[in-house]
Amino acid sequence: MEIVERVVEEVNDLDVNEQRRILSEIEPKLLVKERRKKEISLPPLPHAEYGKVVTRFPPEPNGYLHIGHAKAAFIDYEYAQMYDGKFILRFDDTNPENEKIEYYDVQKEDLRWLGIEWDIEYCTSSNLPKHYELAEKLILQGDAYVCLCDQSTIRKNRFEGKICRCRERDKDENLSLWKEMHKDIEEGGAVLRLKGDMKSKNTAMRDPTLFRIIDAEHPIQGHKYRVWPTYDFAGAIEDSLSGVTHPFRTKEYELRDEVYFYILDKLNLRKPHLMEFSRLSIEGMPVSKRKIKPLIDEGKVSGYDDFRLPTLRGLKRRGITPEAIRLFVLSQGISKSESTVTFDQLEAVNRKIIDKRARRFFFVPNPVKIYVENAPALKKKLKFHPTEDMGYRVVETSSVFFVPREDIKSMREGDIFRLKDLYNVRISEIKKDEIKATYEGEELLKDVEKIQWVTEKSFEFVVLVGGPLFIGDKYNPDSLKRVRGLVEESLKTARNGEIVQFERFGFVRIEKEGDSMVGIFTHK
RNA sequence: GCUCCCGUGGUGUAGUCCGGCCAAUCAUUCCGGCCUUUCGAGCCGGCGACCCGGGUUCAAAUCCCGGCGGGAGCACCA
Repeated sequence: MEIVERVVEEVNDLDVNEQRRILSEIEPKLLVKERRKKEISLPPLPHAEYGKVVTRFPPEPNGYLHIGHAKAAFIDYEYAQMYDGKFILRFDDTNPENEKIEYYDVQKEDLRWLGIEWDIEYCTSSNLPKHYELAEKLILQGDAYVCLCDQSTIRKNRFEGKICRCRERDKDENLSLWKEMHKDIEEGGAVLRLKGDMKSKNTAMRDPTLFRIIDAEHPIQGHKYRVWPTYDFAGAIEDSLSGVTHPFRTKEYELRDEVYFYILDKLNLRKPHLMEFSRLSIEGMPVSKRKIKPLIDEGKVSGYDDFRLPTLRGLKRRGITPEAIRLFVLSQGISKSESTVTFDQLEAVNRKIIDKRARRFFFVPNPVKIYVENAPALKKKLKFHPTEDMGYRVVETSSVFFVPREDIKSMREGDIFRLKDLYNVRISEIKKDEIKATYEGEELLKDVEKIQWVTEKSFEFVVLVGGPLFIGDKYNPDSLKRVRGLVEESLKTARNGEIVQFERFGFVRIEKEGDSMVGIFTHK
């Protein structure tokens, strides 16, 4: 044991490159392996044949996509890639009351931002004639019937497992009623139901509704149709007909599997390999419209792109990259066990990605003035990135600087610290609003704090810092904080949307509008 | 209430179908160290888990039974 410890210590004392070099001499295989393991991968798909896998992502165009959608979309997309198959984007727009024309495009934009591409795109609403045809087939086979009961009766009967009279009607009557549904029967007056099993333990099988009447104008179809398929019917039919081999859905649909296969069975249609995975939830970040909508209405968040929200637009504004979302979401896998992930897991992934790309700047929150006696006037080149080649800016220094009050707090007269990348100073006098210091040379000293600074050529800057919107179930009124400070002039070169790092402060995404500029805190 | 699903370290996950190679994977957090002109990144190391109880078996995270805990569904919404 002691020997092991001693050896470990010895190895640790070596330079990393040295370690690597020696390892490559002893056992080069180890170095290769290390790299391969980094690639994340989904478990193999059952019943999958290379080149023949077809997946689909079926959003309803009724809102903005969020991280939960991203999980589904990435799983679908990734599997199609993995097996060199096809990936379909299908808009499940079968409820004209909910769909809005703008969301078709908005959702596509969001998917493209994620880096997802699809082979085929279509809307379920464009296939209604086919749906009607299959519905008639079911009616003629005696597997579906028109129910004239009102909604609450249906509900009650279903709960109690009771059959209603409508179920006994014969085919021809059903067929003519079905035709009537398209014409004169008023909304809510009739539905087409599957003849399932009213005594089934699975309540989803108790004659689920297949079609209902909705007169609202459809964003694409207008008033062309008024009989609309429900999710149970449309989902199953579309998956089968469009050739999807491996459809995924979230766990809450699990009870509906039986209905899904039953419908396809009665219609003699191919049955895909349906799979479910758990929903993704992030602590303190509501994903449902039910929770977000009121926040927007009450002005507690700015909109669906508020950076405290896990919508894709919100995450984008915050500075979370699509690559990070992909890695994060895939790391969750297709497990069925429910979990609430903390945001820092996403942060960790994101940090590694943006660290390599973010230009570094000095931002001084809550600044305090510092006057350095006999300070040399310098024109200092400061690199934008410690290791990557991103160029540099030149800063002219005199004897006036600003540093974070927070850092000075713990210091006393006589203490020495380094203006990072510049030179050392020694505090000679601490006054309320100003600190006097003396120049102490450029030599890099061990164990001396390195603090970021700005000169008088800096400007005021605000960083918006977002916290959790909910703590437990309770709304958190302090989810938005503003940090004011001074930032070096060269930040003006930042592009709108650029993610930078304010050294020792954190990553910040820059938003520019005209002459004004704010920062949105990404994470540490 | 009924039905279904889930239960692996602080967190998230792999493994569970087809029991042994699992004294259990990877990531993250935390702790220690190395490196570094950032409290960032990188590198090395460490702590830490199979919900409980029975059973089957030479052998169980994995199969069976019974508890307990969590989630979901019981819509003319998807």
